[in-house]
Amino acid sequence: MQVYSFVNFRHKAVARMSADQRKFTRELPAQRREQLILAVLSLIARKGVRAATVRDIAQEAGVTQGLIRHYFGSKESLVAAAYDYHMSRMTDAVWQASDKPEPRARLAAFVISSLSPPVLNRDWVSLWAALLGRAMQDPQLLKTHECTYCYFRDRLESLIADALRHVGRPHTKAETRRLAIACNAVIDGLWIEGGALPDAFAQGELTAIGLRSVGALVGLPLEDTEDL
Amino acid sequence: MQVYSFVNFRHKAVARMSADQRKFTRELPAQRREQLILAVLSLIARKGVRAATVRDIAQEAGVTQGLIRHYFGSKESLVAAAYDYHMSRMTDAVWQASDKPEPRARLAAFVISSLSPPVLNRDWVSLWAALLGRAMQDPQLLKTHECTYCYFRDRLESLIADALRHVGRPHTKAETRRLAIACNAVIDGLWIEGGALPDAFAQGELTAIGLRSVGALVGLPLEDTEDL
DNA sequence: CGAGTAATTATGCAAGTGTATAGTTTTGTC
DNA sequence: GACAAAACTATACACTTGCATAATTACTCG
Repeated sequence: MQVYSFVNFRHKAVARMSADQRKFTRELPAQRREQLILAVLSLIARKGVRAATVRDIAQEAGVTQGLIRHYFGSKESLVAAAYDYHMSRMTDAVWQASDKPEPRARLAAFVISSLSPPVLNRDWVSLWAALLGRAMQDPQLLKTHECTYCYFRDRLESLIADALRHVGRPHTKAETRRLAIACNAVIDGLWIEGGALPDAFAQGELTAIGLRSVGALVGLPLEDTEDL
Repeated sequence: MQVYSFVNFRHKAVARMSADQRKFTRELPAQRREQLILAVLSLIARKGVRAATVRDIAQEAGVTQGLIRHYFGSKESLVAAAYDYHMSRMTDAVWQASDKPEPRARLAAFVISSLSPPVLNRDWVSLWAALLGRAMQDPQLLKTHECTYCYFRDRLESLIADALRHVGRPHTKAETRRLAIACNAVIDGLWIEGGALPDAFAQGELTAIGLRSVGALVGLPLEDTEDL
């Protein structure tokens, strides 16, 4: 998409090369939507929800404020779309890292990627907190939060069940559920403080604590899975 | 203080009983400050930071908006004071529960009170999230967050060290620090989801998971400390 | 090339924002 | 019971907010 549009633009630009005084350029709807979403996310992360006004969002995206209404109907709707977008890219960033074959190594990779950049990042934690604060008063946003939480936890539960099965440890559904809730909680807690207070932890400290903690909770050591 | 003011009011009221058309009553500065703080906390918890305007805060507190400036100088300063107030009452609510003599029971009581009302409460989680979102852009608020976090973690570290010492388990300072970070994280994570998604967990499930998790992390069972 | 269509801009508006300032009322004290 | 000080109210102001509407502009297709 991006490539197509670029070629398109170049074509037109060359055609009018001598005196191109166009006041704006058209973009594909999907691109404009993403530009606006990225703009509002960047603003909220850096300056808070309060700074994300329609005018500043438009300026950040390089357009005028009318486009927000044109593409999203309202600012509220744009923020909701941005919340979805952010949560999706967070889950994607975590899960693309856990493609290892060995179950224990997959679980360890999940913990590490959750507690390393880009997932562990001041801006992303800032975004998460600001949008959760809003979600507590907005059913639509809370639904996004709930879906993300459940998605995370369910996949984590699968990872845990795989790891237990791989070492021949019997386990019930209720047990893996409890373990998934606990492991998700400890990872979340470490992630939040690591993002909010980056100077409070040494380099690699959070991933080490995360590995050790999840290992202790599940009952499987995870520190030795680097090369699996 | 409250009693004194009440008597005071009654006294005056009786003196002018026949035709008391006073347009307002004076309060002790400390009381008015607390009224305004409670008003802004209630508004933010129920309707979000956006709804906490000077006019609505004043109405919630039963005064006019000029008093916010009179007592706090600015709305921003009031919010900062309210953040301190909220964090203090949270820590107080947690720590007043851990007065048991036996170290393991103290640790267990800490976990339970952190994951039960009034600490585990939708409004308090909502408040926490909304104010953390603001704190990520406000150094003063972030300082409050940091102090609260460190206070919590340090006292938790003491609890853990006491429990380990009590059972004769040797431990280093670095070890108890890691354990405190991890235990604090799992409690925070459970607390957040328990407050944000109260219907996602069964009655007593979070405290059970919390006890089991902290026990597994520290290496000491905590489920059997009810009657210690 | 020329017209239609939709993307984009430009502009206006009514409501709400925090703060400043001046005026009013309460209350303790002599 | 008057007086001063401070608590409290009332009001105005400059500014920002989100949204709507109309006027442009760019691009597509014949």
